[in-house]
Amino acid sequence: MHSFTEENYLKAIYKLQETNGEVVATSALAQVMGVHAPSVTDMLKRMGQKKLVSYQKSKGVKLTEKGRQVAIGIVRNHRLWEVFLVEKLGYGWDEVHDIAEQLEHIQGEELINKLDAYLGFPKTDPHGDPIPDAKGVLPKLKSVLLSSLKEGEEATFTGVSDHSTSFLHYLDKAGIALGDMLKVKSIEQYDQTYTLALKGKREVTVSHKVANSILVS
Amino acid sequence: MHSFTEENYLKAIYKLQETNGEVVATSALAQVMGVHAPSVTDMLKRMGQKKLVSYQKSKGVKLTEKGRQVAIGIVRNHRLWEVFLVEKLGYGWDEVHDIAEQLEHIQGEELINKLDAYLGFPKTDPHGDPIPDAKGVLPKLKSVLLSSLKEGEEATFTGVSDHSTSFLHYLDKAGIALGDMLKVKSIEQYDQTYTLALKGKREVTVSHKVANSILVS
DNA sequence: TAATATATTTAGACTCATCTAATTTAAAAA
DNA sequence: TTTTTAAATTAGATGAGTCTAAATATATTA
Repeated sequence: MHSFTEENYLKAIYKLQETNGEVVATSALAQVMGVHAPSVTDMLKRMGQKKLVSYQKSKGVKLTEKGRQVAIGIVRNHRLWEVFLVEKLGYGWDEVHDIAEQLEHIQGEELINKLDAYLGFPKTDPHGDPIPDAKGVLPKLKSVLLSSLKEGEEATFTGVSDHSTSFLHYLDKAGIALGDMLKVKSIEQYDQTYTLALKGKREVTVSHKVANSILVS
Repeated sequence: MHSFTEENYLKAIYKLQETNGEVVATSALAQVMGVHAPSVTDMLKRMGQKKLVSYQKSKGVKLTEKGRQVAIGIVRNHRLWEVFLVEKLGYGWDEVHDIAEQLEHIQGEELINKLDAYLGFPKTDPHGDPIPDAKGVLPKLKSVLLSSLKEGEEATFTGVSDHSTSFLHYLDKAGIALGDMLKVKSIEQYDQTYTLALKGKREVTVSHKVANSILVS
């Protein structure tokens, strides 16, 4: 139906729209796609003709409704396959991204719905990101950054805002896992370092950078 | 590593070598790949330079050892994913080919080995075709055609030589499933029609064409 | 507002995998 | 062995997705 390249552009535009606002710049897209700007211009022209995006010369690009549907489908595929890799094949949450980048392009509505059922209709992927349902509806999770909590407050670790392997590794090493209850014991005024109490009374001290990459609710 | 197209050519050459002998003709390849002959000539030149095939102008092609390894890897992927689709997702054996054609190109040795382990290291796919192991060794199954059996002989249904959806459908409808014990009750001399006794004393009569597409051992 | 810096697009070229039309090579038949 | 037929290759073109270098818009700052 659509080429892998088109799908990857759609996904990238979708994500940039989520984080950086409605209109996406050529250069931003070039950066995340790992290509040079003129390639993006060319691609956007082609995708504009196919009504996947609405593109105005030198004004940036937005997804059309059609493009948005495709993008959400890719996100759904990606996240469900990640669940499969972790839950069924025993991969770590830090190892599944690249494989899911391939699997997300496998076509077939029935396939992904069967996979969804097989996995028990999970609501989130191994990083806590929400999985769109078969109709493309994305469950809104109302999580906040750990760094927004005050001393004494308590919450459940539900997701990460930094998906890098190195950060996920760090969390593994620090023994902080998705679903853990975290209580803010103290916040160091000088450098915004957070001391957390985890299950079993274990205490961990994390930097502000880390507190800024942890989502809780 | 290799493009999907290259992988599909390698698989096609591999299968043609299995059935039609060592050297594969441009036209045969064009036919199974669904492209025109000049496209094949071009592709074989490129693949020859990459040492995936040994190609001699107007003399046909053979796989190199390197090409053969890649081809067997694809076959391994294809068949393991078929097992997954049938055993885990509940697909029918007649529905999985096209999806597996996509999944077979997913890269990652670790992935396919983990999938293999998850499935319990199956020896055959849902059609009874042998699955190469992690080292690329294909278990030799010594099966024969049902049509080679004589009256009174008995054997287990272990595979099909016709993989078409329509044939698989026919077998489903006739209630003949992989693993069934089949006994040749009688063979009609006039038109080589086979009357078979299945488990539970059920009798089924099948044409010579069907007897020629069923493998037993 | 004018000058400068940055972002974007045009122009022209490359690779991969394909096509059609024309030509050449190999095989089969006379 | 010559002729005819079939198979394979060359030649030239196309579309997708990319590139570099040059030109043009847009934004920023003086």
